[in-house]
Amino acid sequence: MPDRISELHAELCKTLGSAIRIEILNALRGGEKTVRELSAALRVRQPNVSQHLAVLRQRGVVTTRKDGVNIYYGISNPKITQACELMKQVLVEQLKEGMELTRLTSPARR
Amino acid sequence: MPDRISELHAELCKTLGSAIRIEILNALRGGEKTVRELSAALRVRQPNVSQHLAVLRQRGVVTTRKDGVNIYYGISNPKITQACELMKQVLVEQLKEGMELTRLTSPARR
DNA sequence: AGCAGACATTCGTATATATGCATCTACTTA
DNA sequence: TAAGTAGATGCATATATACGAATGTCTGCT
Repeated sequence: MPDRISELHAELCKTLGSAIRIEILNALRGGEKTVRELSAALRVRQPNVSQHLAVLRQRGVVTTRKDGVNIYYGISNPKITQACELMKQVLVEQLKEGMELTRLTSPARR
Repeated sequence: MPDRISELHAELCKTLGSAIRIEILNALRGGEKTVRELSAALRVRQPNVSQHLAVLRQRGVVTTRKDGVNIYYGISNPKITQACELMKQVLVEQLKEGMELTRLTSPARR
């Protein structure tokens, strides 16, 4: 019986639970970018990028700014970047410990 | 065309993308707990808790320690907690800015 | 050995998510 | 106002995830 905060928290995490969206965020660390630029940089079709951006937007992870014909997307809160950075560190540490192997063999018993 | 690191990163995020799992992690901040304790604390059926724990285990988010009949679960890396804390802060800031409303009306144009 | 308690796993079903393709809309500029 | 371009949306399908109910597996005790 999860409470509201946990649900929002989970939604936020779920929002980051896509490799493409992670790469979008990584790309946006260097500053605002348009959909085209992202599409080109990640080599992902434009409608697909658009949809992922829509998800990120809905959760308030990215913001939009119109400039002429283009729409520039940016990261809404630097803490998002920080959180991602921490998680990446966790990953790195796991890899160092050879978790890559353990991942497949760890069901606690049997 | 997402790379391997981004995929692992996304998997880690996806792992946190469940309200129940978030609450499990919150509960584990106070120290190790058994499946029963978690099941009781969250008011979620045991097999369900077990499944979520299995997911967390696979991704190396939690660790297990057997003690007699019980299996104690704990958070494997304090950085996980830190990352969660950051994300919760993002949530709080969003709520303060009235994002709760904007979430429903933000499709950038139309 | 047999039983009971603590976890794990399997299966079926309901629901969500991702993607490609085609299409549509809204600006901007000529 | 017509054209062109950036971006969004709808639809269909494939795939993944969540949960309940039932069942399986250890382990410790008597």
